Amino acid sequence: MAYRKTPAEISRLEAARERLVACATSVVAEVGWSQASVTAVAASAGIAAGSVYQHFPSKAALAVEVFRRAAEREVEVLGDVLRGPGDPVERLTRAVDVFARRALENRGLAYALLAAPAEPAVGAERLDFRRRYRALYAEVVREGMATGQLPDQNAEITAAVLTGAIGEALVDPLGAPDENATEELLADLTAAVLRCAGAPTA
Amino acid sequence: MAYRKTPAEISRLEAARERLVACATSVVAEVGWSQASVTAVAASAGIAAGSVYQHFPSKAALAVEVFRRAAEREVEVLGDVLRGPGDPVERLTRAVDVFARRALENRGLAYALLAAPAEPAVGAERLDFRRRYRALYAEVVREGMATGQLPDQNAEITAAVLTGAIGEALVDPLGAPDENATEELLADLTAAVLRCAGAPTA
DNA sequence: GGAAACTCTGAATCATGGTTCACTGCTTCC
DNA sequence: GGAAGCAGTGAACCATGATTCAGAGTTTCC
Repeated sequence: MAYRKTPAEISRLEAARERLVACATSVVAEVGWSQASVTAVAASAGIAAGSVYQHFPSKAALAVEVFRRAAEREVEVLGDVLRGPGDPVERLTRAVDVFARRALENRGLAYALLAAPAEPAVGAERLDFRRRYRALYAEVVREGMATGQLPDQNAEITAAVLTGAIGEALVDPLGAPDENATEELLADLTAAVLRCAGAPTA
Repeated sequence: MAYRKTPAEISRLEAARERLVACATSVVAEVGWSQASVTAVAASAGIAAGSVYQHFPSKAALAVEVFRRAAEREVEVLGDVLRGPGDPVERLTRAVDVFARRALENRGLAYALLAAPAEPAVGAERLDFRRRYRALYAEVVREGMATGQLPDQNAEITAAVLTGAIGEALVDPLGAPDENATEELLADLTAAVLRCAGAPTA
């Protein structure tokens, strides 16, 4: 035993890995999955292409990691809001607002997570990600039915509908940045979502 | 002038092209865009790979043609229903039913049109396709508002929401074929869509 | 029948971009 | 200090799959 990684060395390597993930995320947000080559990502992180393979076994593994990190954040934020204080309808309202604002503030990343063409491995992650969204929405819809605030309905279907609805309504704005229309978009989208869940119109 | 295409020859070539498009559509429906190589498509049509290039300048052009043909059919069917007889809410109800049934009857193709990973050229077509859906839905929503059947709302947003909602609600069922749940799915999806547009619950 | 012009073929070619690897230089530990 | 082992490099390698093209087979028209 003539070599053992010292703690400093370990954390240096971890930092390099983190930096790589962060840079890859930026590249993906800027140019999309299809343009995010290993070479481009490595260049953005200031390392050689070959060095990527010391942190990840393949490009696909890196892509999946990038997707998971970003998606996880969104699921957590949404979960916090949907399970936070307030009655179910209030929480749903706030969730749409928070989700849409986050997406519009980081359009490139939002587009990459929601809709951008991606390799199959990332596509599979995306399906899982959307399933988790649906589960969160379904939960709050069920609560709403339990409290009598929402009418009887198939919570799973409503959840899928909400997930698709919010995504689709955002994809176009994500591509065509029209800053000043944001508030109106949010108001109208929230209204549509509430109608969809059967919440009494405010 | 020693050679001029005879009518029979012309129609033979057209037929070959049609056959190629049809076979390519089948292949895409079965294995998705990413697996539909020129070789595979040509084999399915019973011709050599090189012959594809007598009908299309590139693989992308063929893919776009396949997408357009299939998408066009769906837009037409939807347009017929949404602009057909009945009041706006009746038409919207029927449209969801028809669209979803068609998708569930040809799951592979529906998935390819709605969600399957595809090359950029096809992705661009998909955006256009969805825009046309939104326009159709927006029209019927506006009519509903005009007749007083639907409450005041942003028709464009509702249309986007409906497009995304229906797509998302179908993607999962398209992957996991559970035949006997179809009718329940349709009923619940229709209910959610009508709530979303603000139609009085039946 | 036969020259001209076209279609069809499929193996060779090419482009792209992920992956490997021999080498350089740094870190560890006796 | 120096041997052993690891991280970093980037040019070479390789796999995939679209595209080309020279030749073979058809069709047209005189």
